[in-house]
Amino acid sequence: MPGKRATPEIRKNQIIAAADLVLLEAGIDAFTIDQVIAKAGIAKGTVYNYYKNKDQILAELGGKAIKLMYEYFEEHIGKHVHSVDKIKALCLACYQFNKHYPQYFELISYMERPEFDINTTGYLKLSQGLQSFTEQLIQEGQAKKELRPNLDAATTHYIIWAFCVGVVEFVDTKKRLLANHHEIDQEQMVKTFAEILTVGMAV
Amino acid sequence: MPGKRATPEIRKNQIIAAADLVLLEAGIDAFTIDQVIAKAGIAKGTVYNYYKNKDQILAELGGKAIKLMYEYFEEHIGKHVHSVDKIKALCLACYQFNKHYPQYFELISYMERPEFDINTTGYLKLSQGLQSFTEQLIQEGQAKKELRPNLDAATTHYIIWAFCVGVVEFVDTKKRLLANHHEIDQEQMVKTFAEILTVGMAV
Amino acid sequence: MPGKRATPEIRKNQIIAAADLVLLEAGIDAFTIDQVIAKAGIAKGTVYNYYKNKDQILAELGGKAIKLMYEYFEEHIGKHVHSVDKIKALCLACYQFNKHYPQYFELISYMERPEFDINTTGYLKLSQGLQSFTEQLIQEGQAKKELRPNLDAATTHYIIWAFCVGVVEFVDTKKRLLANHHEIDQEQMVKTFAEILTVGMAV
Amino acid sequence: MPGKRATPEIRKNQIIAAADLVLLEAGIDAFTIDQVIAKAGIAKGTVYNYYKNKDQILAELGGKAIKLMYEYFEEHIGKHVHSVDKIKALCLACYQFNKHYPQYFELISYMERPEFDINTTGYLKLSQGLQSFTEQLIQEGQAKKELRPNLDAATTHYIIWAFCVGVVEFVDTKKRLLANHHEIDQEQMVKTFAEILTVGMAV
DNA sequence: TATGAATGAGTGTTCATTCAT
DNA sequence: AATGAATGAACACTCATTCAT
Repeated sequence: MPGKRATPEIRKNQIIAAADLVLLEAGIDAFTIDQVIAKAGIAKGTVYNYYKNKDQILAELGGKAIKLMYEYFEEHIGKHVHSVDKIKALCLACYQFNKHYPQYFELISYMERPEFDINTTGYLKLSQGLQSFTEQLIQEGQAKKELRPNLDAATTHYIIWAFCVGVVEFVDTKKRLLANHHEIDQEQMVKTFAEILTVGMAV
Repeated sequence: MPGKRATPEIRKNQIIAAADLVLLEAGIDAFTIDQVIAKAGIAKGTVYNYYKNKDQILAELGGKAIKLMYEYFEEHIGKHVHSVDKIKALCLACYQFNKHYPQYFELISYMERPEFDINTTGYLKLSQGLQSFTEQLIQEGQAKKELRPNLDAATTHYIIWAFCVGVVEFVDTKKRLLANHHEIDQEQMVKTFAEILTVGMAV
Repeated sequence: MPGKRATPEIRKNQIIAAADLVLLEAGIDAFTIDQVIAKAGIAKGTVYNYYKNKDQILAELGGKAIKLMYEYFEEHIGKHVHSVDKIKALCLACYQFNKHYPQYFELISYMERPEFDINTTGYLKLSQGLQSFTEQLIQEGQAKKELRPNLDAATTHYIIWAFCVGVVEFVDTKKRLLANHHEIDQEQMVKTFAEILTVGMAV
Repeated sequence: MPGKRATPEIRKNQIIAAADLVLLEAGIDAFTIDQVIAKAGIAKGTVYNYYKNKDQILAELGGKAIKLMYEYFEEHIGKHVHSVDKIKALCLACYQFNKHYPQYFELISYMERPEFDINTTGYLKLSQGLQSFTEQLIQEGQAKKELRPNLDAATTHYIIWAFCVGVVEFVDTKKRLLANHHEIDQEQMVKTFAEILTVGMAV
């Protein structure tokens, strides 16, 4: 008994929305199509009418995540003028994004396994775009003599990312394990880090 | 043909030793009880006489991992005298441990899962011990006037950890993705970070 | 956007033509309705307006296959005068048809299945027609005193068919299996068989 | 709830017996593990405790089939002395085997697809042994001057097989399709064929 | 009449867990 | 205490068929 009709656009949104929830609740390793259809209230076959396979769904989710991240960054960093402020804002934005969408990072790791079937051309471009974004930030800062010229843009980019990702991954772990954990103000931690970092990077 | 008798202690060690090898060789995602019993040369039922379920085995393994990490740190940091050097050594040790035993870090991530069933008190104690280790390091440094007194020990502990964890997780990820990726010297990056960090922390 | 109107006859032809191509390209095991509609450029529902199910399409295709076979035979055998030559030509034609259109033979095997749903009377009629063709050949030969009178026409018909079908099925099978297989000239084999057969059948 | 215990031997027999029935009733293309477990009354996992995958079950079935065939042949041909009688007996035995176990031939075809996963060393040997059996028969006949010396042993082997296989495949098809089919005495047909064949092969 | 989105029973395979022996 | 055969819920993916539009 075929169900109700819906425009392709709506159905795809419905599937992605369900998939997003599943990713959020279960994480990438426990992400299953069965959970997606349960959440969406549709049949299994329907999913495969819109997406070739599980990886395509995840790729779309990943694409949305990266796009969102990009916009998030532009919005938070754009309003600052001085490079040091921009880098501080970047640290905070990076942290906050990972904080709000923790599973997206796992997703990106998952998508980057060599066996992952990416056909979505958009994804790779966005991923590279994101890297360029940070690197340009640093190079502009060096051009404007606001940042030390001997800093490697790529290395700095990775330091920032690595730290922000690590904060989310690691501190969350601790939070759950240690019941008597004296609450840590993560945001304050990121700001402290950004402070230390920019002190070291400024001219 | 019933297997040899052994004290519970010996049996448990036997199981854990086998599980450790399996984790090392297969990684957390491919870790199965079948592989453990094959390595240990015992029957499946025997495993379940000593451990309630797979998670309990992994939790014990996680405990051993943390203990190992602890020893690793003591060995690498103990030989330094000045707090700044100790912190630099801590950064490097943290990075290297995660680099050498990536499976242990995967394991800890796996144990993070909300549905993971931890009853092992041992794990939590060790985890706290590890935290104390770093915090004492910092407090001693502050007592010896080698580190700035206004730094919060816990925050600093997390900054170091978060960064080192992040390096392993994040940079590895990127490395696989970007074909035109200009090779990054991770160790150099960690050293750069440690430099910046300690500059900001020293008196 | 509803498709163009067309007489049922035209629609059916359109579907069958597409199905024929699919069978040719994909073989019976990979034959799907989805491929048929892709080739025909019509909607799935339309197919089911003209054919009750997949089997009905295949049955009609089977009918066409048999008709084609019939024509193939007439063309190859008609030009011969002596019954012995006609029978030799029949053997070769039978072999060659199966060799050139293996999918049609697969199709007939598929239609054999007890669960196969045949309602098409056409198929059966053609199948009988084909049998009559061979039998008349033999009876004519007997009337012209070119073939032994005590041969049963039906039996001979089946001997010829059984052999030719067997050659295709069996030898192909073996060819793939045995690496050290000394190459067999199938066509020569059929000719040898035809020779032996007609020696035994001639007056 | 784990079921009753049984010796491995018994369980394997149970699975193979069920698989044999499924093959007989459904044919190779419709052969599924689900049907096997339904017939055997066991759980799916149990099957995979005894066989690595579906192909291994089919390989065992195929191995049994070939062994059976071999024994069947030796039994029926061994008692004859003259080569002509041996070949006649071979034709009949070949026919009768395929008649009794029609699905075994489909199975062998299936096993010989290149993607089939054969580890059973026994199978290939038996398959080759079967071929040698026929060829030796012919060569002995030639040595004893009972058969024409210019016949190629391999070709003759294939002619016999091809015919017998074809009889089963083709005539069965017809039987099911033609309701008003005038009953054909297949056995008589095979004997007629054997007669014609040996006339042509004898000195 | 034509459509094509929706369906869901199936397919082979895995593996943590149970429990009779 | 030790065993290991048995279990069955999951898993990703397919495709013939249906039926509201």
